Amino acid sequence: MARGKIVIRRIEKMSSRQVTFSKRRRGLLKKAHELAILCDVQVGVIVFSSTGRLYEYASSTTTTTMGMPSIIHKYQSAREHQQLLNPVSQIMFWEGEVRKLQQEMQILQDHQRKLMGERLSNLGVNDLCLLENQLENSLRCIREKKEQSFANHTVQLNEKGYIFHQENFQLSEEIKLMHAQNLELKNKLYALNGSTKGATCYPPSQSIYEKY
Amino acid sequence: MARGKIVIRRIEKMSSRQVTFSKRRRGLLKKAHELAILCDVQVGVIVFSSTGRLYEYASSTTTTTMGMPSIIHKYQSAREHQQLLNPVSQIMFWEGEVRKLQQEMQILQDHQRKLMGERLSNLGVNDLCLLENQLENSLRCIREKKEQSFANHTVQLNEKGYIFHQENFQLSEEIKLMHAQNLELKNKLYALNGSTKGATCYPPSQSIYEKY
DNA sequence: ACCTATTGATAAAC
DNA sequence: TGTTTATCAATAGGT
Repeated sequence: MARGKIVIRRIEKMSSRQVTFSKRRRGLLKKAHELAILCDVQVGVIVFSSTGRLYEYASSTTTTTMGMPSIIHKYQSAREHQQLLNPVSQIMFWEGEVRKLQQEMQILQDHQRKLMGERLSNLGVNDLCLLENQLENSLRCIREKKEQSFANHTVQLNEKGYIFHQENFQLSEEIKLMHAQNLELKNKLYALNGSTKGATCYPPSQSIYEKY
Repeated sequence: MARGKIVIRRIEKMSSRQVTFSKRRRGLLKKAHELAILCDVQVGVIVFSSTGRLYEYASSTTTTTMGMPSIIHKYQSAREHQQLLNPVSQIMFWEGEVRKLQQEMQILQDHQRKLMGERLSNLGVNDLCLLENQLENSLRCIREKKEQSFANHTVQLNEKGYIFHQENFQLSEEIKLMHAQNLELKNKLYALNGSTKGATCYPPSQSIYEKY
């Protein structure tokens, strides 16, 4: 309503949505109050933020917080009353509900098809551009998410690799040590047995590195 | 908000109140809808006109009318949840309610006193004028009502009087008739008894008229 | 949170 | 109730 008009559509940018929510919520509750006072009527407003926080306004003769329960009670009895009379109109009501849902489903299905690149005939250039932007936006979000996930995974792998590397180092040190001991023992044996064969220095096994 | 600002106070003139109600109700429901869409939140609005008519808006993922029940349910569970925790805060809550009611009563009492012409010191000329207008208005209403009532009463009295008058007429006719018969009988008796006295014509009793 | 250009809501009159 | 119009109020976008 200011600095350029806006279309009534879900605000994509989280922070803007938050700000707008704060401003318009206040506005709504204020207007509810004004209506209640000016016209001397009962008004109840309930708002749940996306995080589940509750904001409310309830007009009342008194300032007491009993206002909302009383309004809700009145609402419910009014609805009951409405439902109780005339079974024919009840049937028509539910038929109407079904029809609305069917229409909504139709629209959803159409949109989904378009998002999947099907049935693109009878679309103007403008619609196609919007669709394109939507898809690019989606792609961007998905890629961000993917890269994030990939990065996390990489970090985990690096950590694992580092741990393995350290283990390997320790193991190979042990092997070297054992090999040295082995060599020493063989030399002692050789000295005791007076064999003509000299001790051979075997390099430590590399098989442990192949696991990774 | 247009053609001159207004103060947020009960609009006295019935027709203006009606018009404003119609306009602002629309505005409120529209704003509720915009808030729900723009910020992707749940919004419920209930309005009862002074004649008890129900107007509502309930945001919903779908267009279905199940929106309001679901919002009310969510509201009630939120309130329950809030009430269940911490008995101390419950006590403070009720203390607050009592305090609010007391304050409100104080204000009401003050206003009532002023309406009854008491404690008029510390009132400015403006306040006094407002009070005067209020009282003149009240007087006018009361007088209208009184005259109406008086007129009704008069009509009823006239009707009753008319009926009584008719009854009286019939009764007096009967009495005349009886008197004539009486006279006739007396004359016959006189003739039979050969008395010297002549028959006297007694006028009909007027006592019946004194009842009214 | 504050500012302000701009849109939106609406009081009054018909 | 609907339309018009002059004004006031709400608020989008920017800081």
